[in-house]
Amino acid sequence: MPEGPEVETVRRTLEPHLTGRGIRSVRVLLPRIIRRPDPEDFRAGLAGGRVHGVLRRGKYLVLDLGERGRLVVHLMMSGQLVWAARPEAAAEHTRVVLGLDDGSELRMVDARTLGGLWLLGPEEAGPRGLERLGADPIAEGVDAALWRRRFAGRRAPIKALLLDQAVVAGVGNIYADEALFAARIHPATEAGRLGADPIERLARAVEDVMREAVAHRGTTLRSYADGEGQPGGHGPHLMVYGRTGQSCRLCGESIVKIKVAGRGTHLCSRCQPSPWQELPGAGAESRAPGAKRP
DNA sequence: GAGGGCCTGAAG
DNA sequence: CTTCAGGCCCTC
Repeated sequence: MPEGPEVETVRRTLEPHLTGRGIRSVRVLLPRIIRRPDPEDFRAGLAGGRVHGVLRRGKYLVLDLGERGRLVVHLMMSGQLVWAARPEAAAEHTRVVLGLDDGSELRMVDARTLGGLWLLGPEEAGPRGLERLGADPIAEGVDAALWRRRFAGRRAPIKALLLDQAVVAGVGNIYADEALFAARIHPATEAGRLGADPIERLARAVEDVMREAVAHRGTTLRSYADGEGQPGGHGPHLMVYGRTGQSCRLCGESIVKIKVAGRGTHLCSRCQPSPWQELPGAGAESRAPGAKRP
């Protein structure tokens, strides 16, 4: 579910409630969602700790526990982290509950159970994905010159690279499609064939799309809610994602959905023409992706 | 680089 | 019933 803008919204809504709070109790209702250490050590190591700050790295949330280390949470497709002033009747799909020293509680809720939690010591490395994150467009922006060097020679579709968290941190399926639309680039374009100009447009588009989504507190399609249980307001601003069959807001063409890099992919075929169809003197057949070079 | 697996729920 | 879903990881 949540991409960078949604996780950032969760971070912002949790920060005032959690900062400075002591963790009084830890209940683990689904042990296999605890990735490290084993659930009993997790519980014992977390209880009695204190939250010094709430950080985000890409799509990971990080509770800084001071000398006790940090609690890392990944929400994956369907996870939520929700704070409540008073313990509430166990919401469905609640997996972990932290009781805080002001009587409030923090619940990790996850219908599909794909999410994960790691309790790390102060010097302990986190999961691989966390240690290999690329630049964060929300926090730092994107370096187009770096992208140009990284994309050179790559035959992967540009969308696959946008979804690679080691290339850009926090971009997911929604904002990859939205950024490619804003940059007028077909998602299946081989990354190595993009010129300096389109790459610059794409870098700016990723920053703009992600920051605008944060300003609207994220996109709620199904289950996403922020740290106070509120849905995001960016949905009505989406240009292509989830708009299959509707007309392009810029040119009126019907939005189509295809599969790229194994993911459902939305685009406007007029605003984002296929690069191989535009090649002069080459039929679409002979230059289609996967076709052998003449 | 593509494809499948992980899980569950919702939609077609 | 089948297919699909805001993600990531592992295998061919």
